[in-house]
Amino acid sequence: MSVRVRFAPSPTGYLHIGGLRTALYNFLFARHHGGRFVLRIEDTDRTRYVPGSVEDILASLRWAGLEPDESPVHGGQYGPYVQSERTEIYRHHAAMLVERGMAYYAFDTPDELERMRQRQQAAGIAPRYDRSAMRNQFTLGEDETARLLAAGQPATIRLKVPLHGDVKFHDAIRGAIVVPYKDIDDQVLLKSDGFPTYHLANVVDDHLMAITHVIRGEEWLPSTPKHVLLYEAFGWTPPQFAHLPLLLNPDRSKLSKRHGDVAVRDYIAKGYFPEALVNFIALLGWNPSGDRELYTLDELIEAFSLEDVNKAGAVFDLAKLDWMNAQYLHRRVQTDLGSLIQQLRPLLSERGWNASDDYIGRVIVLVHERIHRLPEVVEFADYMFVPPRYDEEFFRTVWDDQSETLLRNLSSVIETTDPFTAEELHRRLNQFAAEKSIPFRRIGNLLRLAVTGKRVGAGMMDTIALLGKDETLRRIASLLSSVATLQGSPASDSDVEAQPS
RNA sequence: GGUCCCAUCGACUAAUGGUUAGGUCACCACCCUUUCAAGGUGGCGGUACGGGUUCGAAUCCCGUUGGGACUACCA
Repeated sequence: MSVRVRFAPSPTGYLHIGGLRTALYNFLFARHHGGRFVLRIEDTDRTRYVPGSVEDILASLRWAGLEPDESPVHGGQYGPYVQSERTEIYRHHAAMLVERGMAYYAFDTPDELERMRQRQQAAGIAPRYDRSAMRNQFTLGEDETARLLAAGQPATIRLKVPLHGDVKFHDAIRGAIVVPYKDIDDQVLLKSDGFPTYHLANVVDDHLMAITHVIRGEEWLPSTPKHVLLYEAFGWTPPQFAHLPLLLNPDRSKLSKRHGDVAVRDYIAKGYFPEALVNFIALLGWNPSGDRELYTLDELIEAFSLEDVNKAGAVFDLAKLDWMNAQYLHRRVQTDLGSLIQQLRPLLSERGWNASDDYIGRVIVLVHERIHRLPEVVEFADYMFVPPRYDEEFFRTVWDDQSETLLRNLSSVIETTDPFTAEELHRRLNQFAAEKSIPFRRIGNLLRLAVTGKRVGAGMMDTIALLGKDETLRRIASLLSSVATLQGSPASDSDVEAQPS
């Protein structure tokens, strides 16, 4: 039987980073085995539906390179792939279970159920549906049940869990799992609004869509016994289960918004590369060797195996993601500078900065080893596009009595440098430093102040060469005419604009 | 509270009974150097604890402790 797996998110908001990893493992497993990767939308809770979610899920998967083979938009022979369009199927199957005596009608109101739980809590017992004391098919009898149904009384259908015995199943990651029936609740399968719960819809769809492997988050492990029971009640063979370890916050709780961005959309917006994010999350909970970090999607497919998936949760460490993204940035600069230029230009335009593709490309090359994400260019190298703002603290540490004279001399050296290349600049300035017995460090810092305004930046000679002779001389002159202002506001935190020359 | 799952450096992980417990990120130091990075070299740092089984345990078993998930007519 050929492999068929599914990713089945609820459209309750943006695709979550944990959801992306679940989708990724499903995708890798499918591709590794030459199987099919199905996207199914589980929208059975109408109250939690968020418009736009499906579009975001699809767009995020596509961005990551995880295109489904079957989905609401890709179609397929097992559709529809949206659960709200399948309600008749679930109603039919729930009724089938009632007929077989594997499920039953219940008429309890939310208030009655709440009181039941309070009683149980007070008595110190686990809150569970009390089949023998509530209003249902068993306590009311067949005639009364039929009468209430005919009268249109709101009713749910609950799973009739056996009183004695155990459910056993095998998890590809966790091995054999055994749970006594007595610990399993009589789960609602069909809600009084006629919609199924997750448990019913999920099992019915996985069977009808010929899913062979259910690869999902560990949060589903506790309800898997119910699902197995459902397969048995229908007389179906359950799929293989594989429950993935959770993605964790730094405090080891389930990954959530409280500690930072969790939507894939946020990472796209911050300029992370899809191959970096995919590479990173692939290695959160799975590892083929332990001595290698960088994998292409094809290499991940080739190496992927459920046997190598870990059991313990994995903390999402942003610092390592940044490192990995930087690795991919270095690579892209070498192999595909054009795409980086295209990606960066809109961010520059937003600020009203315009430059040629060639110039943008050179700036990226100049600073790429100092940043992790491409959009950081905008903050890091703003001075490559607009006049510098002087960092006053840097000014105070660099500036002294002789700086003005020195700067004027440097201006002459730069003016007469030809060709205007980083190498020639370095040669001339070095020579100048030697002649005047000035540490090269002082020259570098002074020029850095004039040209960039700040302490940190790319190589000074390369920066000046790219900026050009005219602009460099202009900036030196600007600093010279700003000195009075800078010295006049010693306690101020704000940066000082370069003076127009 | 109940049920289930989990447990190797701060983080991600390798080692499927025999290694001085390996790699990556982070951190520290040094080299390189005009700043900051990148790169290179080195370092710090771990098998939660206690019992077994075995010639030999990170690895198998039991217990303890700790963490997590679940416990809805949400998924």
